Amino acid sequence: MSRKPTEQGTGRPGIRQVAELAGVGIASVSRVLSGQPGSSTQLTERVLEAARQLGYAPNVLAQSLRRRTTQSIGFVCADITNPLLSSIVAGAESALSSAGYSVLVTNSGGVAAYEAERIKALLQRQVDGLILLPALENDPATLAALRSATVPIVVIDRTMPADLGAHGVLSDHEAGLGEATRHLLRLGHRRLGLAVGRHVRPSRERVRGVEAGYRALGLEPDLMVDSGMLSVEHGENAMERFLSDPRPPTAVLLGGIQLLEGALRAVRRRGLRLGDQLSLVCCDDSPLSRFHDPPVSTVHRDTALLGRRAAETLLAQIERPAPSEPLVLPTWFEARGSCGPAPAAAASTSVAAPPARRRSRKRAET
Amino acid sequence: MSRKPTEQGTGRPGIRQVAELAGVGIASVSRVLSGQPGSSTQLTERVLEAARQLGYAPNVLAQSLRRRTTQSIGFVCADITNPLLSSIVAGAESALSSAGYSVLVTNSGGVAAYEAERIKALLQRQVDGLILLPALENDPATLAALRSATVPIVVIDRTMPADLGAHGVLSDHEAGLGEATRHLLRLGHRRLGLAVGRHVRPSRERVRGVEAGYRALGLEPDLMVDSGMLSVEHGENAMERFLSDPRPPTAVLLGGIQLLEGALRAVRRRGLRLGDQLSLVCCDDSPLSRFHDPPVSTVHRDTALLGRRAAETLLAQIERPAPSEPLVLPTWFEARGSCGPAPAAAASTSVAAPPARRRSRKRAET
DNA sequence: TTGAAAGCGTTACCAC
DNA sequence: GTGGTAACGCTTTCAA
Repeated sequence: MSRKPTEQGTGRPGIRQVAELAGVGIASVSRVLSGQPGSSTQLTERVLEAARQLGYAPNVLAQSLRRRTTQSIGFVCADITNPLLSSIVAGAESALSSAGYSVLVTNSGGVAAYEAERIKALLQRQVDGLILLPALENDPATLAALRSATVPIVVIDRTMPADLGAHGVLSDHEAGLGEATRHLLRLGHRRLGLAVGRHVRPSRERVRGVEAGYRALGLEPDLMVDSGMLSVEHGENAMERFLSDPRPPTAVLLGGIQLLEGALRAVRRRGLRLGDQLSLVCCDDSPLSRFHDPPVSTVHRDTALLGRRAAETLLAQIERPAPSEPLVLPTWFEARGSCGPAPAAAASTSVAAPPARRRSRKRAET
Repeated sequence: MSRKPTEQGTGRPGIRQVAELAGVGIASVSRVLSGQPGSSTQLTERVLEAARQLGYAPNVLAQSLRRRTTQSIGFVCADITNPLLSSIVAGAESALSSAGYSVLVTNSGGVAAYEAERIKALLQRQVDGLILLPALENDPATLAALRSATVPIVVIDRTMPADLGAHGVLSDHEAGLGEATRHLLRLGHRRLGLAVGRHVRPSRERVRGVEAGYRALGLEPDLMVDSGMLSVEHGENAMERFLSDPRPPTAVLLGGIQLLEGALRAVRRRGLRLGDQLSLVCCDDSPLSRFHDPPVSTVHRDTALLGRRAAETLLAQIERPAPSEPLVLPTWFEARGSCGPAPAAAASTSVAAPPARRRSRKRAET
């Protein structure tokens, strides 16, 4: 050894320091510490002891550069602030970090331009995979960024162009809304309002679910759809629009929890009693839905599971890439007090009345 | 060139490919692409063109290894699922990624053992700094992990041992609870209930705030404190405990949004009318608080700002480490319908009555 | 102004 | 079994 390369004055100890202290070769240290077989117990122990003594921790950056895998994945999310999304993120993070992966989270705030940038940045950081919960399904910049990826991609609740080769983990929104719709129809409602987002799979599915619900009971859909940006304001506006229609729906379905507060505001302003004068269903549960008086009927799903499945799908694809069918997770309807018989219609249709619900509010005071 | 090292069959182009295509040295490519001055326009253009043509994107891993900075930070959070925390994360993420940093988020789920592990993992990934929102303030494993860090640490809303050298970004919980308390006292309440978490700064501060509120009006604190794990169940149990006390408080303060749903459950079960028979204040706003009937009085704070300030503090410390005073952000009280005059007490004390609130519910029906 | 070469801290291939 | 040593893909002296 004619020349010591790195004197490593301060700074954390490197693998060389360990090797030196243990009096072994640097390669042996690497072998022992990364748990590869084929080292004598002798050597193994000396290395371990030296590492412990120096408080050595490997530099993952260098490992990743060499091993060509970073054990990290990127999670691109439109809005972590949304409790639904954050629970998806949490579900995924938990599964991923149990598997030894780190998660790089980026919050695009729904701005498509950012989204593409963040995706590129993650790719340059050499993430081993990507989980996406994008605002849009067809933003050209985002798609371009994704196309340049060579790592597996899992998309949650979105349908991206097939040529991306992305793997899907989806919620079966159609089923839940079908259930909800049939419930409402059996209560005698005939005209429904539905507020949804724009240009994303869940919105399309929800519309289809409601229409399917009508057809399942042999009825022709009589549906007002309002699509917007899924905000509190959107909720309020949509509800206003529904209620001021010449032929207003007697029941409204909200395709997103962000709509609830605004919608309730409009309902309250009009002094309408939910479950009586107007029935309401909201997609995804929340404390507000559970605790509102009356509680708001809900189309449920397990969001943490959605995140976990996305993580598992990604890990499987990282391990062994292969084409895959989208994974579809269930959605189910829970009737609560916000749904009641249609106001003026005493079940005059041929459809069977629903099993009597436990509510029995005096409907006086109107 | 006697030997071509990397033939780079497939895989993404490296800096060498760019250099070769541009017919320049590898160092020049580096210089041009990282925007260093001192390259002829000639060369610059050829490099840029070649890079564009190959779709070259630098490998951040290699850059980081060489530059000894990863432009990434770690965010350790007890529970992203909590809307408050997720909005803090979002605030920080936004500031950090604008500054070109990536954020590694880990969700400890409040399990201290995980927390320490995740911190170590982040450190091995050579993050340039750490933002912490830990479950506990004094977990030995977590502290040990943190002590081994050589990068700046910012702690949000926690007081960690001083020898850590961590920088603090805090909320002034004491002020908000003082305000709330004075409001309640002026309404004639004399005995208050306070539910808080365990062993964390916000809880201590909240207790102090309430006590200070009493003293500010020349009163001796008459306070029931219930500390627990800040869950829905905790909220329910605490409220039950308060209400079944031989001398029950006439107003309750909840030190955390997670408590609200449970507390309201207990209130409803007892058939108590908020703002009449019982007054209620909750720390941090939520749709449920805003939309409850009556709306729940709230101690507000700007959580996104908290995250942003944490990020800014960290960036400043990364840039130029220096001792710092904790940054304290404001908290303020908003009275809503859930607070009313103390039931049996007709302001018989010397304290001035509050400015009449606009509520005027008929308090019959009891 | 430009380029060769020496690392950054690892891993993995080869000889010994 | 063990230990050189050549990469991994980049940045940064240092000479030219």
